[in-house]
Amino acid sequence: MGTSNGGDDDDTLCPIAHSTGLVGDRWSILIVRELLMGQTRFQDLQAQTGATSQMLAARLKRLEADGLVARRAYSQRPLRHEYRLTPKGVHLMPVILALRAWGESWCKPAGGELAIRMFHRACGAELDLNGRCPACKTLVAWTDMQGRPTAAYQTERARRAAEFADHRQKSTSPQSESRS
Amino acid sequence: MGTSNGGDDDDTLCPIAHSTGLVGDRWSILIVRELLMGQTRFQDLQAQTGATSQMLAARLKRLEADGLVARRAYSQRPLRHEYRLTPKGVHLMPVILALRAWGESWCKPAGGELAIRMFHRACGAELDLNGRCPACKTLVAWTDMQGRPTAAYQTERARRAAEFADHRQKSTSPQSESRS
DNA sequence: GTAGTTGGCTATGAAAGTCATACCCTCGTA
DNA sequence: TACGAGGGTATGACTTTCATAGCCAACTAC
Repeated sequence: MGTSNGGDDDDTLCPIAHSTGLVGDRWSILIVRELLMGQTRFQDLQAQTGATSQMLAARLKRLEADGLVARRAYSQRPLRHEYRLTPKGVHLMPVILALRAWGESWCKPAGGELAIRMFHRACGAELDLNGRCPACKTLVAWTDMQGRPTAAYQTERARRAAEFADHRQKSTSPQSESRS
Repeated sequence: MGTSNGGDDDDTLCPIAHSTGLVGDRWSILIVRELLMGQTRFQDLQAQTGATSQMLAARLKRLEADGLVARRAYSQRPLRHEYRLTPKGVHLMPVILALRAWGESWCKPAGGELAIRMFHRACGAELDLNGRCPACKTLVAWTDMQGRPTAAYQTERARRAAEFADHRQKSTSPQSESRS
């Protein structure tokens, strides 16, 4: 109970060792990203992260055990669950924003397009990657920001969802639409 | 060759997928933490992160290939190297700071002591976990902060270094100083 | 001048994690 | 009655990581 991973990070004062014990892997981070973007369903998480269903199930289980994610039934009769971040999970936003800024600044193919544009809730101006508002001349706290995906990124996500649906369909009906 | 990991993250606009492709694992993050704290030597990195020598060697190799770390000989005749962050690596500071803030806020055993205290370079006041200066009433950029480890954390690190040295000694000289 | 020591790794098998693929169960509905 | 959607689990191959051991090239102490 409580933390459920192997790392015995309780014998250190270092907060980073503690953090990475809970979200120190690629899949957890991508899942948190999706949840922060508002996805709540297993399928959508799977489609957008690219994780296998096992990985996703295992990580969600761990994130739930660690108190970052809450699972709730959104339908009783066909029993279906949705996944949402708890406050503890939501407060990972600054980590995600920092990874975003770094990724946009140092990992993109050069002059590439942003995936998400961030705006200052107070004045509506678009923020730079450091979270600075050019209008107000201040650093903006993450709670005062609002993000909006660019058209290109929305397209990419829609494509991913469609491909995933396709893929699923193919595996359930082995023999069919391979017609020229 | 630039990026050397398996993840084919080049087909997405998402900067977080790119970032986690390079630093999306526990060991890389802990290594970057140590390098940011000023450690440069293999042994020290190993002692403070707790990684095995293979893991450390492999990760340093990958971090170097990805341009986050530069390896330089600090001695020619006994050929010895030191590891330092490149600008690309140094700019992961905000990620580390965000993980720190989250870890201190949500993962510590309750009312625990900080590992590092952060100060505003401009006025010397101690910052809160969100990077806000109580004196200046502003958010402070990471470039304007200075960290200082607390006594307890320094002690912990010294202990870890000593234990690691011990451990090494024992494995090279199997029979000796087991004296009370 | 040789026996240990120090720093920085490699080698080896066992253990754990991850993957692709397949399958399952419960409903709703056509 | 039979899809098909949603949310998973089961299986066996493949890959990564681990603990432990060893290696090599300077030095340094005797």
